[in-house]
Amino acid sequence: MRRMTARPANAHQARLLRLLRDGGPNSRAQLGDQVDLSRSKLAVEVDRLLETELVVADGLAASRGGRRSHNIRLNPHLRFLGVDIGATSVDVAVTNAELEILGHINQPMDVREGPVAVFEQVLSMAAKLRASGLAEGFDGAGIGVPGPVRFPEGIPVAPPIMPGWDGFPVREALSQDLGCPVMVDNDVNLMAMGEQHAGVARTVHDFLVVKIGTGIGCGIVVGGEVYRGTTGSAGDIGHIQAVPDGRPCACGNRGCLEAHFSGAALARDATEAAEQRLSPELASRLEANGTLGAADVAAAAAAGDATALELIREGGNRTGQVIAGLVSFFNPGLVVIGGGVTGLGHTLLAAIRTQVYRQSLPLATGNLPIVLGELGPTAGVIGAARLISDHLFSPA
Amino acid sequence: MRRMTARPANAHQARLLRLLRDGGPNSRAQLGDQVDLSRSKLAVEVDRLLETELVVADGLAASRGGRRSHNIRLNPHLRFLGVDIGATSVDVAVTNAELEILGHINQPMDVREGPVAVFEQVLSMAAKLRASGLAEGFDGAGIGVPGPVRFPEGIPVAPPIMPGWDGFPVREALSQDLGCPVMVDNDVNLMAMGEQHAGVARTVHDFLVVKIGTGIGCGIVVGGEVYRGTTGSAGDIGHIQAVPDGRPCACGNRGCLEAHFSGAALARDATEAAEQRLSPELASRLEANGTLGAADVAAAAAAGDATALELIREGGNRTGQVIAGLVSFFNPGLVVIGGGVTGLGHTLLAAIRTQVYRQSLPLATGNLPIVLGELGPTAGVIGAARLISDHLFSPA
DNA sequence: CTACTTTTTCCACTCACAGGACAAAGGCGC
DNA sequence: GCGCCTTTGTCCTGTGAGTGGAAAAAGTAG
Repeated sequence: MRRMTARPANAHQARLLRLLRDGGPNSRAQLGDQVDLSRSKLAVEVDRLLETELVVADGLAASRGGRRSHNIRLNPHLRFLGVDIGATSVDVAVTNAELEILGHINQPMDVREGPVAVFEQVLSMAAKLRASGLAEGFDGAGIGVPGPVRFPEGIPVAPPIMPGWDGFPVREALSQDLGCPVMVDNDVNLMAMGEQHAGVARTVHDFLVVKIGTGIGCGIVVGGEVYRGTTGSAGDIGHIQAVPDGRPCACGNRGCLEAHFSGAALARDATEAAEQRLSPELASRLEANGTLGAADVAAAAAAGDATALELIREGGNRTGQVIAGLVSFFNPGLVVIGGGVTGLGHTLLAAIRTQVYRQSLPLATGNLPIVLGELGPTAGVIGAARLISDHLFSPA
Repeated sequence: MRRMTARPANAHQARLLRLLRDGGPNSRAQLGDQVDLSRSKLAVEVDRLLETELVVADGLAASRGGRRSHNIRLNPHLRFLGVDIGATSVDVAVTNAELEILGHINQPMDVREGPVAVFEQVLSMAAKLRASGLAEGFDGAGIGVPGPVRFPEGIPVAPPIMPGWDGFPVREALSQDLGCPVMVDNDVNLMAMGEQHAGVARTVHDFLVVKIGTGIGCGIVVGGEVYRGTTGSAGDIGHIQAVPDGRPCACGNRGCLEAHFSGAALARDATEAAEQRLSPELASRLEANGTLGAADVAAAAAAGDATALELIREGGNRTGQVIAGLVSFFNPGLVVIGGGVTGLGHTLLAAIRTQVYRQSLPLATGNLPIVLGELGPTAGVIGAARLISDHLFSPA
């Protein structure tokens, strides 16, 4: 179970590895078309990569009319682990070097139990995936946590919803436990990287990803790179004031967006509406399950329940108002909406769009798509795999 | 009056030119300490730069104990023109290659008269500076305009306060008239570059510059580079909603920040207060001048006028609220306040700070200075010179 | 089988660059 | 003033990256 520890020796090799990751198997000639290197130089670098076993030869490429060429591909035995820790559940997935998901487990969990308990669970999930024959070991792992991270060290800093994680050396600890390189980032940033790699944001360089889950966060991509801010807390839009003198928020202020719309706020509002008998649909669901969540509201709305629709619409308006401000400020080329509440679907999206298109200036909104994420719950783990592969596929 | 048309031939030369621009004259040895090149290579590149006359030898350097060395400096005959077009006035300045201002003229002007009239005035101002012996000609010019710009082409796009400029080929036209390379950018971006080059933001990589003049705009610097957004309208924060259902704004919406606080809004509020006899101080000033501006409010506030102070405080609160949102989102390392209202000074700053520190989370505000710009009205022209020098001091 | 492509390998040549040797020019202690 | 040390500037050669042409290898189309 020895793993590949080799790293690209120079920028050319790193470039080639990324091309193979993003474009799949390629012949030497096809690679040559993309990298602006002489054939000889390219051949040398490919040979060196073959020596390190980071890439392997893999059959014949499709003929383009002349001599048939051999394909080069990333070593099919390479395995990355993607971990996406949410507030109430955790996703663990195994990918190959092309970041295709080979296996994916989701389990409920509570971050507030602290890093030790959570990582115990994560490690057992990883072991389960390994046991099922998907991987003999991992060449790298990306971890997403629901809070700000000091990125270079991979350490959460002052995370509001996960006390007990503050200062815990996630990167180092997991690197020990897994025996492979580890990178840690905010879950929203990973979602952005996921949508950038395999989702709706493949061709855009500057975009925002708004994740509405238990809380609300925003991933910022500038020039194709995730922007994390000075202290790693960029994108923390949940506590932007959406309603002057609005509801009290856990952060101590009033009217925070997150207090008015988020998975948690929505669940509370729905329960309240059900208890007050404003919505028969929600009331019956509350009775059936004992608790209500975003999914229940989505179902009620789909059934035409007026109260549920109104909740979604109002939340969408609030969110849209905040996003409108961000659009004016940031002038992105795309806004992606994702997270647990994606199930609310078009009603939510329509409300957000209405606000943004109404409030921001035409120059910024003129050609601005606002869309739902394409990858759903896999965005995070794909982003995590992408994170560690970016790290490993860069010059040592 | 032949000008230097040479450009650095490679990245090393560009690097050296920028070092000399930012650090002033240096000996070969001192340059060597900063660039990580072998002495031989460095000597070759310096010699080539000397050949092109972009740099010149300039006397002996201070002794560091051994053989005394000759200083190298940027050609002292190089001249850049910095032009900062505001809504109601225009600044034109001449700098040397080290971006030191050699001469500076400010004149009132109205952008709404259109590009042809404005540039006529700008050209005559430039001619005046040249006639005074400060320059024989210009090696490059940077132009700032108060609206969004399609940066690569140097063309204003859909600028709200300067109709008639939409699509006018500023860069090309001025390049013809001046006979030198020209770059065009938003005035706020130039202010940010100015403060970055010679002001408070010298050591920060990610920061915001909020310019409160006739309107309100924001310069965004990410990783030391100005961020302009997908369509060049990034930083357009004047039309973010600050007051739900607030005052009507020229843009068609209600409650825009700019409608509630800006040079124009402040002048209107002050005039109103004076006419309603709420403030004797402002009333007497109105009577004396026939009109009121930010400077009058500043003076009244300095004299202890309660109404003026209240206007400033309320404007600062509104601005601070919007900035608080931007700080949560962007997590900058510094916020600079500048523009015409800087004269309102500490009262304004205190109001803004209060709001930001109250509303944004500690992780983002913990070590976040919010300060006034250091350069005042010269920030724009220095930024303009910096813009064109960055362009010229990059590999051809 | 022939003519033409495309792919791959081989090889000679260029060029950027590093770094050592050495010369030039100064400071400093004696 | 004199030797010794330090710093600066110049020269020169070796090395390794990279280019591009030629030719070989392995196909396809007619």
